[in-house]
Amino acid sequence: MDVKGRGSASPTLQADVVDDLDLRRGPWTVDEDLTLINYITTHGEGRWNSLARSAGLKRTGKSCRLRWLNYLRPDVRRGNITLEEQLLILELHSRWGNRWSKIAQFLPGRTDNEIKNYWRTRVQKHAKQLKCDVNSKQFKDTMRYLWMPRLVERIQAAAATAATATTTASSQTLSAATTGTTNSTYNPYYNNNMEVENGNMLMNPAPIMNNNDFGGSQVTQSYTPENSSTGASSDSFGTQVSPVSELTDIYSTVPNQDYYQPSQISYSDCITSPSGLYPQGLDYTQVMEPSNPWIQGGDTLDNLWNVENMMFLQQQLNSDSM
DNA sequence: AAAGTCCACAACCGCGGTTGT
DNA sequence: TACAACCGCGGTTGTGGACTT
Repeated sequence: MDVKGRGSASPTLQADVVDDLDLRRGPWTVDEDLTLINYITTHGEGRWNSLARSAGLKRTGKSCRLRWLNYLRPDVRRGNITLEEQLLILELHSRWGNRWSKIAQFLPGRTDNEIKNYWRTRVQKHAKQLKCDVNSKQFKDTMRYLWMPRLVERIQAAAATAATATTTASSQTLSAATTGTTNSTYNPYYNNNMEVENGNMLMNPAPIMNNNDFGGSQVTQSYTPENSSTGASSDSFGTQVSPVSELTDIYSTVPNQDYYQPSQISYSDCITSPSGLYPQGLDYTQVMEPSNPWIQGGDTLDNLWNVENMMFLQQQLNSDSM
């Protein structure tokens, strides 16, 4: 049962209360998850309100849709936001703002909700630390001219390291690749149909059930909706990196090429060394503020600003003043 | 060890757009 | 054409775990 009487809050609430006294809200249980998965596996998705009723779920259609799209869908990719994904998010957000679903189209397996949460918890936090609005020119310039190039440098460095490691341990790499070893966690109910190989995300045509007996609800996996989200933090970014050249593949495989306009902000902007690219009017005293978590370290974006960066910035400031 | 605080994420809500009758 | 139902998006909130004191 979905919203009735659109445009008015009180009728909506009334309808929900009157018609759906036994509707469940809050965290989904394992049984509910399995019920939803089983039903969609058999009947397909869509028509969420009738789906919820037919499946016997005491949930709204909206709730079912959200649970499926953001969590249960086989191709949902969980786990760390990679450096490349961070770069893409920064880049795409600079172009489109809070168009989360649109941004999500360019990050296969990532949901708009996940990207939105990432932005709010990580990026906005840093804007707050810098005492500027996340939508201000100052902060955007900081992202564009400092953090994004720095991200690219990190990607390049990691790629070089990975390349070295590949040549010296090719057998191990091959083994890891064939077994789908990544640092991401995946949908607990499926073998994720997205594989990450050398940083490229490959979509398999069909989901593969992890558990062969959904119909019999014989699930031996110890899983709860609560613990399912743990370990999905993007605070640590381990080995999932790709050569920079492959990052451009992400751009070249976007769903709608019309969206990508290299004449505005291009990837080449990002890979330019930050040297000499500081925006006018940027308050470096705030960037260099010791309490700034970007400098202190912490999560990966934070780690972009370590002692090395502070020295680098200081050098730039000194050279600028000469 | 306990209490308090912070943080990340899942889920909900309201609204605008679309579709069907 | 008008209305109702549904879908999808973006904003917001609640909650549990991690961290700090």
